[in-house]
This record gives sequence, structure tokens and C-alpha cells, in this order.
Amino acid sequence: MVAPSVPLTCEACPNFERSLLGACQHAELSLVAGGKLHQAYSKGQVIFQQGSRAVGLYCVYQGKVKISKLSADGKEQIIRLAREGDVLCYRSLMMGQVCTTAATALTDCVVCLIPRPDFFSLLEQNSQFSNSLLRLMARNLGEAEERLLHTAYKPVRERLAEALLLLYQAFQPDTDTPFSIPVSREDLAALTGTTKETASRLLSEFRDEGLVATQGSRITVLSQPRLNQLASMYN
Amino acid sequence: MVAPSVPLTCEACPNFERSLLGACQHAELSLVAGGKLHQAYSKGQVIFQQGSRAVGLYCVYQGKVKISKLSADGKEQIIRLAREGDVLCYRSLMMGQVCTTAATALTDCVVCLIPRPDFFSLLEQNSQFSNSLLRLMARNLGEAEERLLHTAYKPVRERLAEALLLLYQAFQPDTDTPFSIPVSREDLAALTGTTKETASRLLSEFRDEGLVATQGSRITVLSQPRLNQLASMYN
DNA sequence: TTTATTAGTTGATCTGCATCATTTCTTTTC
DNA sequence: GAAAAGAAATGATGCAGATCAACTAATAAA
Repeated sequence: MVAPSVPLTCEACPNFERSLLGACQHAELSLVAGGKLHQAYSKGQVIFQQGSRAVGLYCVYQGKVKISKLSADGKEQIIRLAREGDVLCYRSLMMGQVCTTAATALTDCVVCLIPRPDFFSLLEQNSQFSNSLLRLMARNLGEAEERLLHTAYKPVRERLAEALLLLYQAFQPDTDTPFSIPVSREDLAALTGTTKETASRLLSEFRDEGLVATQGSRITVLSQPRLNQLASMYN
Repeated sequence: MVAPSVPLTCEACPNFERSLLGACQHAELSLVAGGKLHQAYSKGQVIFQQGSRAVGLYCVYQGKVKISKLSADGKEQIIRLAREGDVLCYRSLMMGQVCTTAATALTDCVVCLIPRPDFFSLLEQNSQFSNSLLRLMARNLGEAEERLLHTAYKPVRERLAEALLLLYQAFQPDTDTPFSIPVSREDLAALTGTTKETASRLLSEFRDEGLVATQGSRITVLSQPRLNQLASMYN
């Protein structure tokens, strides 16, 4: 794949505003600029593995990423999706632990890495940063609790609609041009908490009902409002 | 119920160490001491409701509490359990929102309340406090993600074993005296993500297998190790 | 292009758990 | 202590969704 041109400083990054680091001062950012690394991954490649040591804070420069957990019998649950500007691994880092999730590239992507010690320096020196992190974590926790409720009690059909909406948000470009989402039935199932067969069947229903269009493993959302409605029938 | 004798300052509280505030300095705690309130609730009473405004940080002085979410069709999912020293509502408070969960007394209890403005003063002035909160949230997030995985793919039997272990931890006294857990089949089901009938049936199996004893709606865990084993068959 | 490989679709079947219904056991309450 | 109310146990039934299997379409490799 083509070598990416990542700016030297985060301030020059197009995702700066959207990112956690948006809250940081110039001074601290130069620290980050000194230490940060970046790496390209092609679609399907693992960024970090469940069970590996958390080496630093990852920040998506380009592309989409899935964060997932594997159960012992090999079933995958996608916990959340990350896009440009989103950070990964902060939880494991905070807990001083091994990664409890894995991150995998959903598209070709480029991810920056702020080494562990620099992350902690930031955390200590910059209360803005720790505040942003606190709010990010609060938001993620709320989303996780919501999904827990839905996974426990909502039928698969509604959860699939939710999953499609999550994908829609993650893949939506900044300009409002039409777009399709490259995602396998298997990943769609892992995001929904079901099997690929059930995901395939229900997606066909959605297609027949005009909610989405499919071309192989590319999905185009045709009606966000109707998916929303479907997803929150119970809600 | 008997009037509780809550100490004036958090430092004098027997739960001080275990609590979030354990990280705070003397000076800031006097602020809290000035503003804090406390309230007794009897078993079954609601401490705060889903949808109500987050009025402050709750801290359990005595008793056990369930934090739960209600789905639109009236099904309840217990998100977590809180015991002496645990804080409630911090997430909603952080997000400056309405409460997305409800808290209900599982036993008679006494809960302190640190008003909203005092919470934010603490957060600003004390980096120890914000750090503790960050770690607490990270832990909770990890647990929520774990439960999401289990809820999606583990059979009810194993999730019930997990639920019993969670209850065991929440109700375990400091001294290692034997104890039983007062919890309805309905709450047990809400913690597991199933129906009361299924919870009842499986609990009877557990009783017959010698894992637990039951006397009405009191449950005694007889073998924590075997429950653990059962809960992590897949894990 | 042709072939090989992987991914998606669709059908048939099976089962875990929800739902509904009834009875029995506990708690309250009077 | 009897009556009423509530919670738990248990049986019968139905169905959503998992699993297994066979086939077809799409993508990658030769």
C-alpha cells in the first residue's frame, strides 16, 4: 500500500479537533510529537491482540478499526468501531494491564502510537487531557451499558439495525457524498451478537424492504431514518 | 427503620479507604463534609430514577444497591451491584445528563449525597480524585465489555453462575462469617438477563447439585469454587 | 480468461429459552 | 392464627434463532 504522509505534529493532523488530543496545549503536544510513531495496516491486519501488553495509546489517522473480544470458544463480539481521530487501548493502558480487546483494521489504515510513558506524562501534566479521557470513558461506558440491555432483551432484527447504524456512522465521510460500507456478514454478525447465517438472512429481508442495498460484501444504507425506527421499536 | 449514625466527615467513615474519596486530601474533604447529606432507604425503595436529573454523587454508607436499566417494554437489566463505599451516578454526573440508570435498595440502606457542585469542585481541585474516578470508570467499562460478550454468547446457566458470584461478592461481610443473600428470583433474572421462571428452574438445579442452598428468597452460596468453574466453562 | 478459493445465500432441522398456566410455598396483614 | 397477597416451583407449549448442509456468487490467483 501507498506510504502515508502523517504530519509530524498532532496539531497539523486533520483529525486534531475530533481527537482526544484536541484538548491539549502546544507545549505538551511537542512531547507527543517527539515520541510518536505511526504504522500502516492493510485491511484485516491486527493492530494489537487480546492478551498482549498495552504498549501505548493508538490514534487512528486514517481508516476504520474494529475493537473486539474473543470468547474462549472462538466467538467474536465487536465492542465498538473506531474511525479517524478515535483512540484505542486507553482502557487497558489506564488499568496498567494487558489488552482485554483486540483491534483489527476494517479497511487499510494508518494508526499513530503514543508510547506508554508519554501517555502517562500527558495524563499527569494536563488536566484538560485527563478530563477529556474521563468524558470519553463515561460516554463509552454509557454506550456499553445500553448495548448490554439491548443484547439481553432485544430481538436480533433490531440489534442488526443498530449495528448497521453504527457502521453507517463510522464509515460516513465528512462530505455528504453517498458511500457504501465494506463489511463481511461475519463482522456484521459479530457486531450484532448473532451468527453470519442469521445476519445474512435478515440483511436480505432489509434489502427486500428497501432499507439497504448490497453488492457482495458492500452494504449501502438507503434509509437511515427507517433503520433508526426499526432499531428503537422497543426502546 | 432505626436512624443511622453517619459520621460528619468522610474521613471518619468506616468505608473511607474502600471509597473513591479515600484518595482525597483533608482540605477538600472538609468541603464535602460541609455539603453532604444522607438519607435512609428501606429495601425496595428507589434511590434515583432512570430519567431523573443527576443531583449529585451518591455514596453507599450502609446496605446493598442495584443499578439497573429498564427497556421500553418493561424488562429490567441489572448493570451492576453496589455495596458499602461504592459510588453511584458518577457517569451521568460526568456527562452532565439525566440519569440513564436507576438505583434501588436491595436491603435497607443509608446513602450519602455529595451535591453536584461539590462533586465538580472536587474534580477540578483534586487530581487524585479525578484519577481515582478515571480508574473506577476504566474498571467498570472493562466489566461491562466482559458482560456484553457473555450476554451475547454464553448460555443462561453459566451467566446465572456469574450472577450468583457477583451477588456473593456484594453481600460478603468483612468478617468471614457464613451469610445468605436476600434476592428475589426476579432480581436474579434481571442480573442474568433471563426470565424469573428460567432463573428459578436453573437455581433449583444448582440446589440439587449442592452448589447453593435456598430458603424462600434467601440464597446461600455453598461452593464458590464450583460456581466459578461453572461460570467460566467457556471463558 | 479459467480455475481456485473464499464469502454469501438459502433450506432443513433442532433446541434453549420464553411464554403462559397452575399449583405450592412464603410472607404479610388483619 | 387465619386469611390474603405475593413469590417460587413446575408443567406444557411455542418459537426465535443456532446449527448443519448444500449450493451459488464473488473475488483472487494462475
